[in-house]
Amino acid sequence: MVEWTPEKIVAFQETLLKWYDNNKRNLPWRRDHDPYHIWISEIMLQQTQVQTVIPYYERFMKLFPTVQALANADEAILMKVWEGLGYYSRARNLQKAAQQIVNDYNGQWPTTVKELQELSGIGPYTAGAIASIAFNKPVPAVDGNALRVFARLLEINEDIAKPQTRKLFENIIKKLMPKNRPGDFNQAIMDLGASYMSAKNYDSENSPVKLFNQAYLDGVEDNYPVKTKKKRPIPVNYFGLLIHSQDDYLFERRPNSGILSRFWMFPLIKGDDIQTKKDASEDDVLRALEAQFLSTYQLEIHVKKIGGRPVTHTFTHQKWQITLLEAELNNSSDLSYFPGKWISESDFREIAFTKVQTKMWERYQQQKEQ
DNA sequence: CAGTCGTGGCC
DNA sequence: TGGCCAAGACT
Repeated sequence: MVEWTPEKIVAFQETLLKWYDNNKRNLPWRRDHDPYHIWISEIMLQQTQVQTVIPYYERFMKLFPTVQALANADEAILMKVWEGLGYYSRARNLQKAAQQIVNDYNGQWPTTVKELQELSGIGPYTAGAIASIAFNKPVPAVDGNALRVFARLLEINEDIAKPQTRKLFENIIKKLMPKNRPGDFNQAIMDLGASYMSAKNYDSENSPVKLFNQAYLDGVEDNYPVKTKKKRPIPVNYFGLLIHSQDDYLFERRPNSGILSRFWMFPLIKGDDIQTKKDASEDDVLRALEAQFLSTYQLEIHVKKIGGRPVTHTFTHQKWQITLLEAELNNSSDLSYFPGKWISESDFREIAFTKVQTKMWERYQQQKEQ
């Protein structure tokens, strides 16, 4: 990597901030420096693009305009507002942190990185972002943009996918930051990373800091940042059960931890959990599913297959393939062993659906029409 | 540390 | 289609 002289550091700061002053994006959370506004936007923006976040942010602020409103929010309503944004533990941690601020800090925001990071869902990056943008503290906010931008500017060869690398970048960025405008500096780096220095289709030729971009000057930009590849999603097979009685459908409450935790969804049974002999017929599989449901939940169901190809949905680490099945439940069934309840079709829009749940419902509707 | 945790967009 | 990416944090 390259080292910069004090003069070059000052020149970089002036060039970057001048560009930012004239070209910064007009975003809803940039109307003021209210820590509540900065915080909500930073959490929503984790692993999520700006254009996706904007409408969610506006709706969120109308419903929960203050940290007190968020602390007192109903979880189901909170999840409905967050519906479709993904990484739902972000929303639950958001409320926990709001309660921490109200209860532990009497509604007054802590201002240090150390204190901020003790709040649920606030890690090194978000603590740095809030401290610098809302409280003008001279601390770095090292996100994916900062890692990519400085890896290129300085030809840093460390793997940005490794957690340890963040500390190295923090120390480097501390020396490059202006003490008087840390929040603007951090945000300028993000705007740069979202435009001229994006991951793909970057345009260094026209970048305001192209003369500071060593990788560009050396013609080796394609080599930066150094980043190891992610593993590909593992296939997982499920049977999805649409158990209904007129307009009521049986929903299962997912466990309190793990993927899509606490959501109401059509019952899913892992394909691996259904044991059948090698040359089992389709009917054998359906009977095995019924036996499984009876032994697990004491529920007597009758299952029939729905035509059409399975519903597929890919997460970061899993690729689900769901075979949809329609089922009826014995009228006199006792649900006390089943972690779920009946939900009327007319109430579906009241509760938060995950994407894969929506896919299952839409596919079922399509099949019924045929 | 390495794995986990969603969704939408792009090529 | 599949792989990668997008203002990370938690276990």
